[in-house]
Amino acid sequence: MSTARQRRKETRPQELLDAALELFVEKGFAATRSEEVAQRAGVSKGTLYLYYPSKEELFKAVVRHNLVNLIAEGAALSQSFEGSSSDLLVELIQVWWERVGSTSAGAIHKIVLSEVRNFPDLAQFYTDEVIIPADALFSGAVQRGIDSGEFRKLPVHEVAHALMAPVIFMALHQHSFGACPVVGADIDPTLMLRTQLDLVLRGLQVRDEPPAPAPVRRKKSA
Amino acid sequence: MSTARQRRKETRPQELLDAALELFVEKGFAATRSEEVAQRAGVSKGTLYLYYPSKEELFKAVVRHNLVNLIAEGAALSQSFEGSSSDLLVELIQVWWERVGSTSAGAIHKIVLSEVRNFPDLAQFYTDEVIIPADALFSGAVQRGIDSGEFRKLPVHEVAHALMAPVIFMALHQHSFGACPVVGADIDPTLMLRTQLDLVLRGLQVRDEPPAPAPVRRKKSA
DNA sequence: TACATTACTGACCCATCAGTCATTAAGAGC
DNA sequence: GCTCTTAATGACTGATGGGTCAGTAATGTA
Repeated sequence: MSTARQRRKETRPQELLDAALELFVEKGFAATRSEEVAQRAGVSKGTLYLYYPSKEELFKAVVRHNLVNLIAEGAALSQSFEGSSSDLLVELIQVWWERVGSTSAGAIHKIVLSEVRNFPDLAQFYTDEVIIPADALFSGAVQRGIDSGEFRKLPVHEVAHALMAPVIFMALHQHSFGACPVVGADIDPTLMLRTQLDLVLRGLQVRDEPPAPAPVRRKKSA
Repeated sequence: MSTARQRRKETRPQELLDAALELFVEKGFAATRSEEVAQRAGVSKGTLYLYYPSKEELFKAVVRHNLVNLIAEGAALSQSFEGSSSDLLVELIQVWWERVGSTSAGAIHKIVLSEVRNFPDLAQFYTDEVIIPADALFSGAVQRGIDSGEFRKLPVHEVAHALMAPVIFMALHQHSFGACPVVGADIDPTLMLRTQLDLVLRGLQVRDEPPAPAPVRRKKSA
């Protein structure tokens, strides 16, 4: 059963995080057995507890490693962006979908939603490290459009949520029903994204302005 | 501890369903102990298993009892509605929020999302009994607006999702983070609903038409 | 009051799993 | 090779919780 024992102190944490993410995504936090995480990472359960003091800390490490950096990246993109605010929002949503929503990182939000009530520490941790920064990122982009006169004056946080909700919602579905062999009610992510951006961006435009630009395609210039 | 034993065959199922819903909402399906459900309903664990053969069947019964009827009600409303399609959508969304989203029934969707991957039977059951009928209800209303020339020609299912997603998303949040004493990132449901409907309905309007009507307030006539 | 029916009970059984720790052996230094 | 440090192991413990069933008592009937 066991191949020769190996000592690889440097690479273990990363391998354990990868295995943990996979399993948390497949089965949720509570339903994932720590021994299984260890097994998938090619070590024994004892070794797992050598690197992470508890299952909960392991999960927090997974969140840090997979989401926190990405949000910082988005903030950088937003700062240096030079096109219209519509284009910025399209860009942000699309990148978010490619890098998070459609990957296993996108399932983290689902896991947190599912488990916060049983692990209350998680709530504050995730709010501070993920929700608030992500909200600031999108709200900032909406505010930019309002300041420039491109968008109507609407409550920025609520607009930001209206933009993010369908994308997150889609990610939630992909990682739950999408993983089951079920008949009916599929979602086509590409069509959904395009329709959603079309609707909301048009709804955001100031009425007098000429028609909204074609959404979805990404461009370099304004 | 125990008050006098009582024989109440008729009322037990309902009492058990109520207790089960409460607890599933508070703790999720897997984390809820069947003994606790029994206790809250004022019976012993044995009695619970007398009425429902397993925890999973108990959950299905909760879903049937709390969601399936409501959707049928929405369908009836939709059939008999006489106003504009914008008003119909506003009405549907608002009723959904009042009767489902903001109540414990709204947490059922969260529970299902969280647990389908561990209880695969649930996926087909919930898809057939809830998702498909609900989707038909909203898509139908959108189609109605397109047919009458009130809305632009857009993919109906995707528009329906764009409408429902933020509301469901809000319900998910209320029942997870909303229940935790966390600092920051609150959502104001009323403002969120109003903004969301404003945005999407305006995005739906045919361009040549005069400005969209004021959303949120409910009226009887067209 | 005696008996029959059955709703109800809760101690029990057994599988599961987070976290521990005494033991083992890989690899570094000599 | 030999020894020392420490990464890695996995059998074990204690707690938990779904589901069972032999027994109890509430109610109906005569």
